[in-house]
Amino acid sequence: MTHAQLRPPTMADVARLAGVSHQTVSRVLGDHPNVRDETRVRVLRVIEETGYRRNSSARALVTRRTRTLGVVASDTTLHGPASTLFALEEAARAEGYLVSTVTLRKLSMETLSEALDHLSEGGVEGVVAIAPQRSAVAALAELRCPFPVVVMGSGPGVEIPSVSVDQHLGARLATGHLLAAGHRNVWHLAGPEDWQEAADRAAGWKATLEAAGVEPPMLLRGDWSPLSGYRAGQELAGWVGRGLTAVFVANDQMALGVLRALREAGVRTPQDVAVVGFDDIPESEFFAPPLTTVRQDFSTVGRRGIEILLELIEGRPPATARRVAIEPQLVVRTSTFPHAVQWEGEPL
Amino acid sequence: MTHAQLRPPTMADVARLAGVSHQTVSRVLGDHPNVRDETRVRVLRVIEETGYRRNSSARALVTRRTRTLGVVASDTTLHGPASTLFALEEAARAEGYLVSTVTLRKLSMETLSEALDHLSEGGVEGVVAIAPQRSAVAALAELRCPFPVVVMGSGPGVEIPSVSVDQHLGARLATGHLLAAGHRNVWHLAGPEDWQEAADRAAGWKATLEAAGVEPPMLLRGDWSPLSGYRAGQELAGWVGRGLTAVFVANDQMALGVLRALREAGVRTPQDVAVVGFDDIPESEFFAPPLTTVRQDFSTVGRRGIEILLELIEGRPPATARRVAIEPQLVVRTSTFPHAVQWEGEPL
DNA sequence: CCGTGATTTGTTAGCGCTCACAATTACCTC
DNA sequence: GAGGTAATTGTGAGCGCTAACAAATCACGG
Repeated sequence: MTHAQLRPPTMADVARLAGVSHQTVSRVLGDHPNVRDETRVRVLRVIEETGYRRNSSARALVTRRTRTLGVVASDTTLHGPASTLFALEEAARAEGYLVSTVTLRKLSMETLSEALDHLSEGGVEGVVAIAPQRSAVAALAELRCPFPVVVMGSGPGVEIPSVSVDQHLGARLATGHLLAAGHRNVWHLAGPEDWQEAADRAAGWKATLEAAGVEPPMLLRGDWSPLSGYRAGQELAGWVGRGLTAVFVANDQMALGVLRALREAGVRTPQDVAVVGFDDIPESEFFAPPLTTVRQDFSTVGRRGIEILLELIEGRPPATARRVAIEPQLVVRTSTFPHAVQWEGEPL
Repeated sequence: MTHAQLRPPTMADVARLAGVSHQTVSRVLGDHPNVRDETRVRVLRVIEETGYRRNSSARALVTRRTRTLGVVASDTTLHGPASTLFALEEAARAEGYLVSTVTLRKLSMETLSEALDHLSEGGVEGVVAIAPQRSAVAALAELRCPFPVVVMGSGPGVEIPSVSVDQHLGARLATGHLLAAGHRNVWHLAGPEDWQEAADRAAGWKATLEAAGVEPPMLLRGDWSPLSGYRAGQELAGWVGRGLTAVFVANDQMALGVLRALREAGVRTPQDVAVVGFDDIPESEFFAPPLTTVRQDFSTVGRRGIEILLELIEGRPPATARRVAIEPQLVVRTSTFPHAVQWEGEPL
């Protein structure tokens, strides 16, 4: 815990103590091959003794590489963003990059611009934006940055490189699962209009129903929170007995609210109404009843995002497409399938 | 999206274009008072036109200030760490600092040391460690860093500055609440042994019972996960009718598992067994039944942490103690108090 | 219109490091 | 041991910026 207040040793100090030139020290540190073993050992010993550490600013100045990436995110306490962030950092660190994060309470042109400025001041070489709102992506596209930017979770239509889970597919899996289980129709509680993921999930739901020749019923909207799910659930409860037997909820938190509302209204899940969520948060398996949901592989999303960003930064040729969609996976539990005790995998 | 591949403009470029010396540009950027308005405007226009940005490395090199803080954390997908991280970053940004994060899968002497190295390479001026495990704090105390370190969530006994929520108090609130509701005894499902928070909560629980002249029953242990709560819940269900009427669970996720296990065993909550959790995650309010729990103010924890770290970095005199405990708050819901909303059954 | 002090601007010298190149040394072969 | 090559080490410059100081400019009373 001691941290010397006096100026830390420089490379020149180490060089003097080891009886070599500063360049030799630099070579040792840089794993340069042409250094005599004896010299290397001597230098390393002095480094060890003095606790010397290269000055990152000086290094960055001359190499023009800070080896730092930026991440802009919001709602980092939610499972999706938090998981993505984690994967992002881990992948970046594996490549020797440091990750600096800016977490916004709300994404707007202004806050985004400030965030990018802040990161830019910090010398990041590139930025990953966890920007699920369409408006945020649009803003991002307008902003001019001196570094490459990759978006996580954007939809089509923007020319920024992006990585996301195939929400449309996820919604088809969920809706298809309910239809296959014999439900004549499936209702949908969607996320906020501005969210690309919400739009994609709603579109996937609609497409599946239409492909099955079913007229999609009224679409409800929430804001991802359990409370909004609870409110929507109360409304849904009113439709039980009038054709409502299955609901696809756009995320697990809202599904939790729906479950509570249905329970309070005396509606049994899954006997009266089957419910599917989206995300597979760690809690879902223990909901009442355990929730059938769609699992997203955030870790792959994060890794691919860093991969693309580094290609952009280092000017490497793209190994794969600059617009990647990861496949989600249906997890069947009791909320749609009473006989599923705790079992994951195969759709019915 | 454009990011020039050619070398970005330097201060000298701007100076030339504005017909002044680079130092004048520096003064404009540094808000130095002694610059003629006319000159300032001219310089600013050129900056605007060229899109010039100061080189952070060069600045850091000469000022010896990177204005970057590091955070080491693990389990960032959990509510507590995620919230703390968020608060930390927000507070740091308000002070003009950038935050670089390293997220560890597991905290050990080795991984911690690597993390600090990585941050050090990145030039951080100080580090906040979200290290709830005692072993991690111990390791941290051993590691020598060239910068100050503040720990979030450590307990007593270590000489590193720390900020945490008063877990002991939280546990007393929870346990006391159950006793006050008429329960003769309270069982406890604790967190992992190595976690300071788990130890503090268990100690608070024990102290409250002993103060009430009650012999604390067997203590169960989980790993914070809903699954471990579920398993413990199955065991607890076996004690119903043999004196078990109330359980204090060390976090909400495990409480969720307990609730499910009790439900599956035909035990009603709260009529047969009352349950209290800890954390107040956003989902708790919608559990079946809504969970009484203890809310922690992570945002304050984060702000105070940054405050202390900056005092240490900037050599300011401490405005407050270097060992801060924030007060938690009891949130009463249906899982202990049937009349809270619409839960029928006789009162305890 | 000069002197005085305040304001505004320019000049110089590093910060600590890596790169390019020069200089030195070691190692062969004949 | 000379000559050549390869391995090892040293030297100088400069990355882009700020701090300290020097120089120039201005305002204005006498």
